[in-house]
Amino acid sequence: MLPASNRMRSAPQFRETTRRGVRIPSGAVVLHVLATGVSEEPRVGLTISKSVGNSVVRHRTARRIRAAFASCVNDLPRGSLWVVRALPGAGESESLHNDVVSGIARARLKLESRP
RNA sequence: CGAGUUGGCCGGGUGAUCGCGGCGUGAGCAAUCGCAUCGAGGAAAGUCCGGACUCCACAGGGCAAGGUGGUGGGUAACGCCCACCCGGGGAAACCCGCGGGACAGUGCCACAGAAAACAGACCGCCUUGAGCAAUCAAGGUAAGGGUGAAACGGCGGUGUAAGAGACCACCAGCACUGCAGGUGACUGCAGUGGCUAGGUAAACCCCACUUGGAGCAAGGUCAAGAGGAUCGGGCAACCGAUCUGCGCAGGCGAGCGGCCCGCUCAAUGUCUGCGGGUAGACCGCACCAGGUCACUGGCAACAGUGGCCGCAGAUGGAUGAUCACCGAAUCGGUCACCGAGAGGUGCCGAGGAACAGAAUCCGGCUUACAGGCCAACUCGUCCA
RNA sequence: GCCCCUUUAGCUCAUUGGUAGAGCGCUCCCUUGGUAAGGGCGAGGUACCGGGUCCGAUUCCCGGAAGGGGCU
Repeated sequence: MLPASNRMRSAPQFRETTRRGVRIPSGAVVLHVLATGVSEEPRVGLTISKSVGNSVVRHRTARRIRAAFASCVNDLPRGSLWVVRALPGAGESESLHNDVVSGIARARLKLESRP
């Protein structure tokens, strides 16, 4: 799981990231990334609407996405803000882990090419 | 063995690696790190009842409004639970019932039918009168007919012009009285009375009991700063609206969420209008109507005594991810055994677990739920 | 988390316990050389679902489902 220091907690950060960040669709999820340039821990937030499923499905989806991020948390650039939006069907997706990891890799390429 | 009824329990398991949240403890100025330990449910769900707790000054009286509704008990309380009564269903175990009052009053009962709630009379039956006759008029009657969910007791006889509880026997049912049983709802028996009373209160209503309002986003403490929060629009800067707080101006009443009484407060109050647009932390918060075992009382719900146990506490919201092994349902088979067959059992292969995730906490109710286990009881068949 | 509201024809909504209606839309016909407008005929309903009360329920009572709203 993600340590507490890597979790996004405030509504302004969510709004900034989803509105001004780069959007990368990847399978069952959509990633929003925003590079702030500040020398802080990267932060990750989740958006999982009711269309994904009931409470059990939504929580299981959130845990799997967080576990996928935790596996490569050291590869995230410092100061970056990430918001993951789960699409309907993500709860039953077999490739959720790979969707997240490959999305992170493509997002890093995009950030480096357009600083 | 088969069919069924009721109650209770479980509802994936084991291991490895990597993680997350709380509490405790040790180190560190601190960030943080180490160790130890705990970490979802029977419904955590729906939010339908009841309480605890907090605020509304106190939580007062009357009216209004709402709720409950057989009896007795259990409980902190309940619309819940237990036992019994009554009514209905079932062959039985057993199940279902908002189950007070229609002799306080008011309303309603469509269509059909003569008539739908004082009893009356369409067809009919009978008597008298008129007429050649068909029939008509006056009167008696309510057995028979048809309508309807429901038609003013049922059946048989006496009686009569025809009939009628007009009278009689039996039966059903009502009211009253007495006796017996029961704490009681009520039940049983005997007698008397009048021959008979429609339904609806989940229509108004009456009776008995009962309910003050809001809800942990309740509410409290602290810090910061003159702001803050939410919603809508915009790529964005930002713009607009509402609420709270602050500032200014004006009014004099305001509160006890319906009204009246009564009570309380009132210029540091309260209401209205205008103005310009800065927010987090902590407490509440997890040890109690607690769980479990034994004994005692009780038909039971439950209560009492004693021993043992400590059992989630997040806040963009922890309780997980990956891998390996085992694995229920289900599906398949040129397989084996049993069987007349339908099928059953075994073996092999595939497959890979229902409904569902705490958010102030308890007691219930209701709803969802693949599959499995246990116990008691009823009926049927066979054997001893 | 807490507190409320709604559900009737394809859509928007009516309807004292007694055969469910209106407007728009739809089908067919008339009118026109043709279309629109206009006129006429008609179809279309598990009254969200399941129980109960009643002779009878869209309506009254109980339970559920779906959709929507509010709070600081």
